[in-house]
Amino acid sequence: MGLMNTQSAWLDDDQQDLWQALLTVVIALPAALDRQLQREAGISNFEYGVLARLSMADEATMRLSELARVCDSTQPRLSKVMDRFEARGWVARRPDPSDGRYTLATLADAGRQKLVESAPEHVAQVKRLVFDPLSAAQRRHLGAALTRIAATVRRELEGG
Amino acid sequence: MGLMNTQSAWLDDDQQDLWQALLTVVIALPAALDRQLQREAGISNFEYGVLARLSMADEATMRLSELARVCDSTQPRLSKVMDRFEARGWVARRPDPSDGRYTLATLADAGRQKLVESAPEHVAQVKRLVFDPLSAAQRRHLGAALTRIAATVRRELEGG
DNA sequence: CATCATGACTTGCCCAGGCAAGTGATACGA
DNA sequence: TCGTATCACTTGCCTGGGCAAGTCATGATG
Repeated sequence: MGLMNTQSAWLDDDQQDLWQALLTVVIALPAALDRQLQREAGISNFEYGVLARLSMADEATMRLSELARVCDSTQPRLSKVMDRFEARGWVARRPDPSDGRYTLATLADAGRQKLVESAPEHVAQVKRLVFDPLSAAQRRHLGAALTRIAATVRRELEGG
Repeated sequence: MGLMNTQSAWLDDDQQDLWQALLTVVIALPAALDRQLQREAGISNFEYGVLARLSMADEATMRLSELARVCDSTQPRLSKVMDRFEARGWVARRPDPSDGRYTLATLADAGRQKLVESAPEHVAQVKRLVFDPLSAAQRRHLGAALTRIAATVRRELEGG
């Protein structure tokens, strides 16, 4: 354990600290966001993200495969989310006229309303948990580092 | 939307970018780690963390409530993980002699062996996805920022 | 000492999500 | 033109985890 080369099988102390903090964030942050959104709006953090992404798209419409990609979702997961959303009248699905293999999803008015009414508390929570504890410089550094990691992880999931 | 004060209900562009990168990391990073560990070792990232934490404790023994806390786990979740681990002979549970309300968990040899044999590939994956993309300075900045966020999120979950 | 409150842990019920197999649509090759 | 490969998406089966209720041990209170 102490006799390994620089590509050791273990993490050194600084790396351990970073890794532990990152584990806490990836485990506990979604849990905290889910609890708040579930309580206030009856949806999960992931579902909120799907609504938000759709709302930003042109005509509030996207192909499911593209929506899955930007939400870091598998296709079955998104498919089931859309089942729930469609049942509540929040989105509509229809075949893509230009290629029948694709399916277009459009955010309905009820869906946009749900998003708008749950946004304030959710955004406040995000600010409280993520932005408020940091200085402006720390935010910049964090953004830069996370962007690099996010790109690496995305490649990993798409390639594997 | 454009006429709100500094405590706006929305995120500005820089915040959006950071937030999106963080979302990708909290969603896709656990997924990537889970896939690799599941394939190579048949355990989840969370289960690996439980084994690792226990192995670091004095006598490889901890109270369940304390273990749950450091693993950012609820008690039912950890309880079920321990059911699975005990069935495989990886841990043993027994009442705390000094207070029968607590339960002590001890990592068994088979559990330590499982940890040791799955560690190298897992650690390599962590390095590849998290550390390799960053410069030394970025790692320090990231560690500092994540530590602050982790502390805030921990307080949130314990207090709520 | 009986009762009641508290705190640690477990159990049961329910639902979300992963994976693998199935369906339908389009492109491609013989 | 007729399979055949390739996508995009959906469905079924199974497991993990959240929540709320239940159990058990301890401590406090009359």
